[in-house]
Amino acid sequence: MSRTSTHAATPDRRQSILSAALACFNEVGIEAATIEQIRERAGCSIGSLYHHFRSKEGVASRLFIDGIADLNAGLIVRLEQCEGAEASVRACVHHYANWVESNIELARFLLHSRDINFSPDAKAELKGMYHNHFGAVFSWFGPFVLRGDMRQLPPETYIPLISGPVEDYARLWLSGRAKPPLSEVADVFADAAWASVAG
Amino acid sequence: MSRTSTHAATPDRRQSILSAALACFNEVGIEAATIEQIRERAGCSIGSLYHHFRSKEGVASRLFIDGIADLNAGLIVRLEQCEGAEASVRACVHHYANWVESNIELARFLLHSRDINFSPDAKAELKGMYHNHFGAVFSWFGPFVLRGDMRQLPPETYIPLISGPVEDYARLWLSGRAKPPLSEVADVFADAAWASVAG
DNA sequence: GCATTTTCTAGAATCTTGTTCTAATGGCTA
DNA sequence: TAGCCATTAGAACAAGATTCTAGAAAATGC
Repeated sequence: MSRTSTHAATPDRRQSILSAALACFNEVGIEAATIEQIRERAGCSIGSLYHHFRSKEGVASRLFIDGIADLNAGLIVRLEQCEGAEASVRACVHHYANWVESNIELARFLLHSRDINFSPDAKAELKGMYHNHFGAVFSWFGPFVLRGDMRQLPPETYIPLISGPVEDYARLWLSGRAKPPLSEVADVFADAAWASVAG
Repeated sequence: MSRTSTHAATPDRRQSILSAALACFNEVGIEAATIEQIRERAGCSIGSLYHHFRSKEGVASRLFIDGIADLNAGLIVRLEQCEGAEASVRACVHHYANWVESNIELARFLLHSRDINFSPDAKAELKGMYHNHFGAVFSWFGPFVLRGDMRQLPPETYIPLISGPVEDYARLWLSGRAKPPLSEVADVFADAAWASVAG
């Protein structure tokens, strides 16, 4: 009955590694975070860590991909509750702001770390995700453009116009260089977004 | 007269290391780039590399700081040639677009790598730079706001509103996910920027 | 229930790679 | 020329990521 308790309830182990890694990555950056730190914080062994994830980058990839997936999925849900172009555009901005405020640590990681060395598998997964997501978003907005509710612009410019400012502000806020909470300034960005794409 | 040519003309050595590192960082990321790769590409020894830079992060820091400094300095010069609020706001967008198109590799590095572990010295240098730069920018725009040519908004929102979209688009373009060159879409972003802050 | 197969955990051993150290080398000035 | 300093070289070192082997727990099949 030696309570050495190897085998922490398995599904938890994976999650505890992800949480530990997120904290470590945010504190010192992906590169500077060591496997040993993550291992210690997660309370597991090296072997266990490498059993669940291919590598340190593998942990980072998983955090990144799951984070983006959650952010994206939430947007689609929210868009489907919107009526009309303006409400939809504003929803993009507010969703982004809300999500960042509700997932601060994860947001910090996503916005701070564009430097992950994705494995080919991870790259493919991410590409597929983006493909589906942007497909869904564009088919949502397409009709508004056709109908003239939204201006016709080079397709690649819509996302920067709508999300660019709030995303940029989120980076400032997360790094402590801007004080007003996102919820307080989100309307400014929603106004700007709508003004820039309104028909 | 052994043409082993240790001692490449000294000032060049430093620059060749920076160029080699920039290429390596962009190809595989800061973390994955090895000192050995950089050393080989620069055609120098390990000792020489560490003589000129404190560490691998030191090389990355230098690239980053010098890059930002150049980008910032150019903006100030350009602003001083502008008359009025609208021209100034548009100049911010166009300067950003021009600079990225003229410094593609460096831009890729700056926009891709927010994950450098700056030394305390580098942090201080960067902080000082930002302080001066934003000081200059805000004193340029301040009068326009006072005069009512520009809307009064939470101070931290101006930069995201003006630069956010073009910066976001630059990221897309540099990563190959958007085709139209910056110069072609810069006006869209300049229009949006001005619309969002006009008085 | 029991055998076996699979998943999971552990930690030692290895291998890669960033960094430090010591010894030259070349130019410069006194 | 002698001595000094900046620069270069590459070997030695150390830290840390990854691999490997062995064993424990759960799951599966009978």
